[in-house]
Amino acid sequence: MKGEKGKGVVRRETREALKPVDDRKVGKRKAALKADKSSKKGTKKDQKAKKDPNKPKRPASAFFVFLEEFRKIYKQEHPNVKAVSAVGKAGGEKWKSMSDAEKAPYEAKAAKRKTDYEKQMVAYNKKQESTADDDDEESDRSKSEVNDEDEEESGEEEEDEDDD
DNA sequence: CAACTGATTGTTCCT
DNA sequence: AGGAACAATCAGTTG
Repeated sequence: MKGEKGKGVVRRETREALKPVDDRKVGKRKAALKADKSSKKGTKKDQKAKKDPNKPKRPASAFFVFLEEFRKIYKQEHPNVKAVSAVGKAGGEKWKSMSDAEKAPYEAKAAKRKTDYEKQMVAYNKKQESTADDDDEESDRSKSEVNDEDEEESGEEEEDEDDD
């Protein structure tokens, strides 16, 4: 009884499409892009429709960073609860309850992830440079040129939380 | 067996 | 400039 949605696959239609973004229920999308886990190649049936295994995933927002930690704690207090929605709701509620100061550390981490994501995108672009589907490989943000392979950020972990 | 679902908000991407 | 889609999670459920 739960999954009889049928409907389109997971397109934006699921998002209720039009309609103020007030009603949460973003709907459901995504999902059709795993293909790994159990068997690397597994059935290897989608060789043609292969997606971008190298495509970097979007950087987790401050909320997600907070959720990652929140989830861990939530499980400790609710080891029986296995509903992802439960943590989501609880986390969302708490998140709104937090002040900017509390979110600051999470935002900072999220910001770092974003920077990393940009780098990953560049590397990904280089890989895709061969696969120019569109007529013009010179897309828009493709111009973002970066040193080929020189600047190797050794480790820029700048976490300064001393006094407390 | 594998893909999809729920639920949260934020960020990123495309039009 | 705004809307649409996806980011983690995890077990359950459907095809």
